[in-house]
Amino acid sequence: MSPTLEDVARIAGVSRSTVSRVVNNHPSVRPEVRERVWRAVRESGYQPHAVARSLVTNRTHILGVLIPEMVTTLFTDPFFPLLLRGATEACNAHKYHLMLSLFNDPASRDEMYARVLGNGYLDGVVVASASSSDPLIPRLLHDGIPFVSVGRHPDHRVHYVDVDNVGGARMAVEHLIRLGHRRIATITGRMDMTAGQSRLEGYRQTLEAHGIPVSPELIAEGDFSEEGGRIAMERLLPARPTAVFVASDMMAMGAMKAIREAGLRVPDDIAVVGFDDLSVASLVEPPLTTIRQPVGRLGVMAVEMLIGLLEGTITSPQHVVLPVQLILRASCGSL
Amino acid sequence: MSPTLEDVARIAGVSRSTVSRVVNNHPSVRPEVRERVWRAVRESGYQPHAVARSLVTNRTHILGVLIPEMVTTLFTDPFFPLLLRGATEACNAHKYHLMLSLFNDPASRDEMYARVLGNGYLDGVVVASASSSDPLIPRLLHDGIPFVSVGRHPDHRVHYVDVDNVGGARMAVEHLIRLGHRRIATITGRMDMTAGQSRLEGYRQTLEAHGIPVSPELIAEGDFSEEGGRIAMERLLPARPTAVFVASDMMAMGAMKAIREAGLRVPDDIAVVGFDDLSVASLVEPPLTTIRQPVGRLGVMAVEMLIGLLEGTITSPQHVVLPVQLILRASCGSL
DNA sequence: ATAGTTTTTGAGAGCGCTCCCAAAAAGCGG
DNA sequence: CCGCTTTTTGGGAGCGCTCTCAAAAACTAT
Repeated sequence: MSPTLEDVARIAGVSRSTVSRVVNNHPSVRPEVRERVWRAVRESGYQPHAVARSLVTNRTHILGVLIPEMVTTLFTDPFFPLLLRGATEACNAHKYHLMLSLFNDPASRDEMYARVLGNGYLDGVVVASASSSDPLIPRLLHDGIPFVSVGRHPDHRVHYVDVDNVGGARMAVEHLIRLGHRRIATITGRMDMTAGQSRLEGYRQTLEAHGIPVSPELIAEGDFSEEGGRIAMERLLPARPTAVFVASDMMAMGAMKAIREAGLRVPDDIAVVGFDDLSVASLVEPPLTTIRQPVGRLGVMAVEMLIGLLEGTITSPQHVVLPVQLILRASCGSL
Repeated sequence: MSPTLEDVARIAGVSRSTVSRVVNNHPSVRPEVRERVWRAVRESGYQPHAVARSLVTNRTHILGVLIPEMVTTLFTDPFFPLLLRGATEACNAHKYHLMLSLFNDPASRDEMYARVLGNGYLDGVVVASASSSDPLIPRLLHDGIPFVSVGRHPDHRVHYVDVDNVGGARMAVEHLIRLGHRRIATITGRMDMTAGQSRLEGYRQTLEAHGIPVSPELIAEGDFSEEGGRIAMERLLPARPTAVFVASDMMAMGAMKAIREAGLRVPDDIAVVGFDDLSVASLVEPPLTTIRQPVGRLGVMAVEMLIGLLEGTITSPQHVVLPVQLILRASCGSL
């Protein structure tokens, strides 16, 4: 068995309490004793037993990342990987651990919730809930569990980090207008997701700001999938847009396919701008102009905000919106 | 505070021990008492305190997934996401939790190792170590930590799951030979990764099996990146291959770009087969023929093997190799 | 009904740690 | 060198649970 405090104490010739104090950097230990204890710690290879410690401190230093079911299908797109990576790095940096929970089975949600959140393993959670109607957030709020949402949430008590979806859409459409386009269509994301809503909102705002009427025939709802993008584009073609702002790169792939299949060319006949900057965006022909989001930062910020919450350095509700970036490539016709 | 065993005991009018027995399904409790206790549990909303339980049972039901640094850069490719997804699902199914650790900073590896593995939070780990020279596995072996490796490992004591890289490469090259190709080049992966080694091995074996000489001028080493694939292809072009087996889809993207830039056409001048079946494979022009791996299954199997190890149902070293699948698309010229 | 057997129950210890409190040691002024 | 304050140290309790063991209760057979 691995050595305990008591073992170290025996080696150093002091009491359990003193070793505890040394290990936790409490001030009142004579330097000479402190040194002796550290030697004993090294000699015995002592590592504090986190579980025992947690039992008394009521803190595990484990943070949960909850990903509700509907989005796990999107797991192949790099959003969650990058988010996780950022979150993990932030955890490492602050000496926290990260527990990953995918709420994949809707049937067992309640059981999952109880198992993940009720057993005392988690100090707090980061919720990557794409859907604005997800019941998870109200529940966390009700249960008083410290959490940070990745993605804007209407309830002002919710701490969240998000990317500037409205601003990104605005940049994209603004760019198309600058290139002289007036008949600008859009393929929206899922309208039950805040990202979908915001990106449409940005599209609307920009047209209005330029006095261009927002026409329903130039708006088609997609579902963030390639297939959805293709179908939406087919519905838009009769309206003869000269440009289209697609709310995700995946859908943009489908849209470009539909455009090609209709015998039209990108960007000559229809300019295309996407959103996300997936790796595929730079790999296709023509390379896709798109909006890049700082997804890794999002993960870092979420974790740091959560830690701030847990350690009491943050008290009032925090709402952080990170800037996005227009990546110019050939598909918009500006190159 | 949430109710404890003692609270439930008081409500049910029995002792702490009896409640413990009921909650843990120990047999010797009178049915009538058992019922009364369950009622008290429901009434109080009791949830066992996992940390307290762990302290005495010495089991946390938390499994770690360790991803060593060098591969975190590859985190944007869907391998790790899919692996994680499979692993998480298997954990859910067996009522385990999953802790994610990226060993991203080489400098702090030792500190990370101690922090993640030494504190008693983990019952065992799944190691996704792509590199065969990674010091992590010998260390886990030495420390006697239960673990399963994702990816073959030379030490026979290591339990592992892997996809059939050799077989996949063989299927790819076999297919090209069947299409009449004789001058078949290959772009290898990183040769310090077992996947890279095995895929080259499969290439070699197949050529030899068909009596085709393995020529060094038809072999170029890549690094699994798009750029690496492009450079490797440029080096291969002077040897005038009619087909190329590329050890990853990402490199295949680069290779196709190099082929295009040389004024040649895929598949007419050079047939291309990739490996991985990334989503981009089906999105490019021409769509890429490739080898699909059951990555999700890999995650599931790894976790289940680890749980088997922990619960004593598995004792002898297990080596599982999952079959892969040839996905025919246009880039090999067979469509 | 009684003694013996089996089943069910409760009390106690202890997992490894932190934290409080009181005792011991050290420092200090006269 | 003594009484004082201040610092340092050790012992005890307790976090919520499991598990052993012995006592109590419930049966069984006579």
